[in-house]
Amino acid sequence: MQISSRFTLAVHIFACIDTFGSKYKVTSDFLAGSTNVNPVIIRKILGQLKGAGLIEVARGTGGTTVTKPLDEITFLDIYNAVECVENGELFHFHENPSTNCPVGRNIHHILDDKLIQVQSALEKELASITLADIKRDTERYLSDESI
Amino acid sequence: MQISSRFTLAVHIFACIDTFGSKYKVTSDFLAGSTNVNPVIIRKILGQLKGAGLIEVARGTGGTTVTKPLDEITFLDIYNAVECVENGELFHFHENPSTNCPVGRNIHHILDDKLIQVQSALEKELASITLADIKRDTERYLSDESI
DNA sequence: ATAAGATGTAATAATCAATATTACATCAAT
DNA sequence: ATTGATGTAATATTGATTATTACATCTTAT
Repeated sequence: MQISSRFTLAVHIFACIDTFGSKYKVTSDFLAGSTNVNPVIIRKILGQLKGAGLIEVARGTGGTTVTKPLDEITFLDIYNAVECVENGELFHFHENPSTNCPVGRNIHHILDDKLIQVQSALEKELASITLADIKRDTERYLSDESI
Repeated sequence: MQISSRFTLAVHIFACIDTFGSKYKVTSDFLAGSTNVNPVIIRKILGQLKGAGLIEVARGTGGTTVTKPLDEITFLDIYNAVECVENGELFHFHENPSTNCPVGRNIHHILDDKLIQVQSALEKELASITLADIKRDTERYLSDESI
């Protein structure tokens, strides 16, 4: 199974806030239009990003702002905020290996450290990319458009 | 979403072949017992591993054998064989970003290379672990048991 | 004060992949 | 031919994702 599109949606949302936040009020309806995703889904993601302290959402008046310098928000922060994997575990382990089989009752001992090793490599790479990278490339591609 | 348990199941299957293959015939029913997973699911995974050239399955008589030296079969080979992610893409991208929005029509330009970078880190780590590691640790944990 | 426009969230449905299960055709060795 | 196994189709169940409707609540402007 793939990692939920909540992740790419969240990055898209940040790119919109970067690009339009100074000119327009960035509402869930606006973001729903840009992403082509239902506004309630957008609001759920905004709620998760708010819960992680990455953005603020104005009640009543509406609109979204980022709470930190962009180079201090990593892909890993976003990935964790929107709960891309259950229980923080990238790999789904079969639930009940047999305790009657020597391999079955040891498979977690054998495998768990290696799964964590792989997961850590993923997380390390996610942590190396920040929203400053997104802002830089967004500005580049948008300015290329107007040539 | 998590990566399908087909991956941990496949590694469990190899650990069983390593451990029991010289003494018993390793059938899908035997593997179903050790993993506590339905034999038809096991047969589907065996079919995928066979399709990738990693094992041979004896028709009629039954039983499974590995086709290569264990240090030449990596976790990445297994991961690819059992199709853990759709289309080979780790991240699910929202399907139809708006072409009317400058961010929407550029979000793939902005994001795709970064998603590939993260996916490559995962795959590199998967490629660094082989079934020889599994065999070594399986033997260690099983011999620890009998002390 | 209240109307307007926005968020927060519950409830429900639709879709899709994963996994379980039954059934049976087919194969290979005895 | 019988036995025990694989290969696979068909169907059901479960669970997460995503869409959608509805509405309570909040803030600002009038």
